[in-house]
Amino acid sequence: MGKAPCCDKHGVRRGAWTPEEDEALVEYIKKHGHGSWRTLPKQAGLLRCGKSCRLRWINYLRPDIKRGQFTTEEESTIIQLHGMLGNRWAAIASQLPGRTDNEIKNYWNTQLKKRLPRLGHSLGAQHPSFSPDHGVVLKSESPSTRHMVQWESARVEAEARLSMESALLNSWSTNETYPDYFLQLWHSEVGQSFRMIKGKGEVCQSPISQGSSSSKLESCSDVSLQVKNNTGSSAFANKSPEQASSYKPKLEDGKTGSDSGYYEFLDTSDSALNHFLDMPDGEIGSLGQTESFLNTLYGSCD
DNA sequence: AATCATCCCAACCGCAAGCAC
DNA sequence: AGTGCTTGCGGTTGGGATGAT
Repeated sequence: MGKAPCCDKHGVRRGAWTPEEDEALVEYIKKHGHGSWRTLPKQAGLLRCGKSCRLRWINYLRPDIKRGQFTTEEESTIIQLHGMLGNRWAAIASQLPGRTDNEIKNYWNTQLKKRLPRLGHSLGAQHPSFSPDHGVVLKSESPSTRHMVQWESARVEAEARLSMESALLNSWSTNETYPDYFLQLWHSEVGQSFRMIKGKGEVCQSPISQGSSSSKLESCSDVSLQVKNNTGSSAFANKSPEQASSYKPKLEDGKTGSDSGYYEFLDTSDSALNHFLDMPDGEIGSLGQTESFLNTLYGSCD
């Protein structure tokens, strides 16, 4: 690309990666793991900076990467999470196995954003603070802002726990699940603590925050992946590592992933949103799950 | 067939958080 | 506690692909 190099060193390659570079990077990481990204290029014989190597691996070369068109389930998940989190692509990506933050970000900016002004208009009638660019934009200084921030923070931390709980529920063959992913959160322990905050009108830390060893978002995805791999609820869970690494989703028919355990976690009967995604201009009707989700939040915070 | 316009996505940069010393 | 280094994240850019004229 025509931008200044990300590393000051001369002799560091930039721009598009060659197949040879890809192969060298993959081979090295297969044998040694990535270790320190800073030292990796030299050890792997690559004339790249560590940052570039890391990006290439994470966004393109990782074996569990999922390429191709987004499914309607993935789209609705992105829309819901973006409505909640805004442009926190890494957090959104952590809930979409095999998808990278970069990919989701690109998909949002090139596809969904074009369709969402219509959604924004529709939502705006009832939720004036909704923005396609920033999700739910809260009025600063409002008391609900603090609650929302607190709730969101607790929610992110709860994702790992919910993944675990969901996996356990699945393993117990319990079919009783809430119809909405966020309603699940809402009715979870964290949601309860949030409701208590609202009720008392005072700020307190979520019990999970107090007890968790890390508040980093990535820790959530790490845990999620681990749990899924251990319990069979991920797309790869029933496969050997070799099978998992060569996993190729069926992308042509646009139904990828709907049969995986992960998507059982989501409400696949979200016909309203799915219709929206395929809807021509001017035909947006009800917004189903996303709207009810926002109603849940607003109704509870006001 | 050639040119221009638009779209898509890989890759880059800057910043901030986390960590080690 | 302060400092420097590493890593991860989000915003942005530009080249290639594709479509329109």
